[in-house]
Amino acid sequence: MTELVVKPVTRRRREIVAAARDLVELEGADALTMRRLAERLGIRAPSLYKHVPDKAALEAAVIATGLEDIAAVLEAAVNEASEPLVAVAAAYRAFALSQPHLYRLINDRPLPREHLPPGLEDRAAAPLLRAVQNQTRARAVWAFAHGMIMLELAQRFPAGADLDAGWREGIAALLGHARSAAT
Amino acid sequence: MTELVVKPVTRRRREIVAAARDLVELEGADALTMRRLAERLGIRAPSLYKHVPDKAALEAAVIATGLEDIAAVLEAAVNEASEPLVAVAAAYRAFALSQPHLYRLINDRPLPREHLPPGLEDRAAAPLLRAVQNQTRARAVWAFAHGMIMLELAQRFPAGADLDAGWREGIAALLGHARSAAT
DNA sequence: GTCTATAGTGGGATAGAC
DNA sequence: GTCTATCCCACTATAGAC
Repeated sequence: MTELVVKPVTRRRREIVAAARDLVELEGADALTMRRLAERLGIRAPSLYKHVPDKAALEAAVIATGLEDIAAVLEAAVNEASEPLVAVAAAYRAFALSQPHLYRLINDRPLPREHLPPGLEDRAAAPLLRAVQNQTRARAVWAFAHGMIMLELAQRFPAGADLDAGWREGIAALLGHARSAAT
Repeated sequence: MTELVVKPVTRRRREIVAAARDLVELEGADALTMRRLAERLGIRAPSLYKHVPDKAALEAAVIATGLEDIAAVLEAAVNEASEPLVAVAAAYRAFALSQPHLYRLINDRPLPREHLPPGLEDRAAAPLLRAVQNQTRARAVWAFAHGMIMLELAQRFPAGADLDAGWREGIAALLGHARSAAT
């Protein structure tokens, strides 16, 4: 009569996923191995398989928690600003730079969509869409932000580059274009 | 009396680097291992070490050839267009999508700058800078293009998304902003 | 310039005992 | 829920013979 037969999300499982996320953020996605994770939890790697079916499911669970946080952060930003686009962009940038390894894990490979809570991807995308009122524009803004973040994280900009100026330039351009398109 | 003592770039070495680049492009950067590369060349992995000091040098050599090609492609584009920015963006996009794994290898981690020919990084960046006449704007455009490319390669856009429209939107915005700033 | 042999490291995952 | 023992895999790199 248990309700969840296939995937009982127990407290222990949540602890494991939280530790996995910590590991990713502290040492990068490559450091997330069953052995290293077990070590962090003070157990042996094979024990993890009593709680998680395999490594892919573990990664998907970590990604889901990250997407939830992104959605929450952007929802808060879009609701408290006279310039929603500027606020959403700033919040997105702040999240990515505060948890860069998690950001990369989420965004630089295909999402494990079949293992994600339904609607979560859309929830994370909604605030920006609301800020710019247009899907195509939302995608252009997302691409600009993602590009700035990834190039900064990959240290592809020259050493002294003024990245704040780059952000202002891009957001101003996309905002200005939105304004003129609306008239 | 040989001129190059440390790094004799022999014909055999060039063949190896070319095979490495093929391997990257066919199966991704992770597939570039000494064993797989040797297999492709019909030899054994340890033999490679007679021609290349280690794997890092091999990767750097592959990256250098890719950067040369990017520079060449963008130089050609900027010289043959009435709208240099549009032409450079299109050429950059085309290069990335035609060799996606090489593009990622070059752009999603720090460049091995100490193993690259001097000036090569700048040469690859020059055409875009020439097209927009301003470093900050050039970086914003680069970020937009890089973001569009990386999100497409990572399959992060929704299935039916009109990416051409996204490109037009972003480039038009950044171009328009450049025009109004110039007046 | 290529080979064999090998060292050393690290990974995912399973079986079966407790 | 955790353990030990284990399998099988793959990787970079070196030594030394030919």
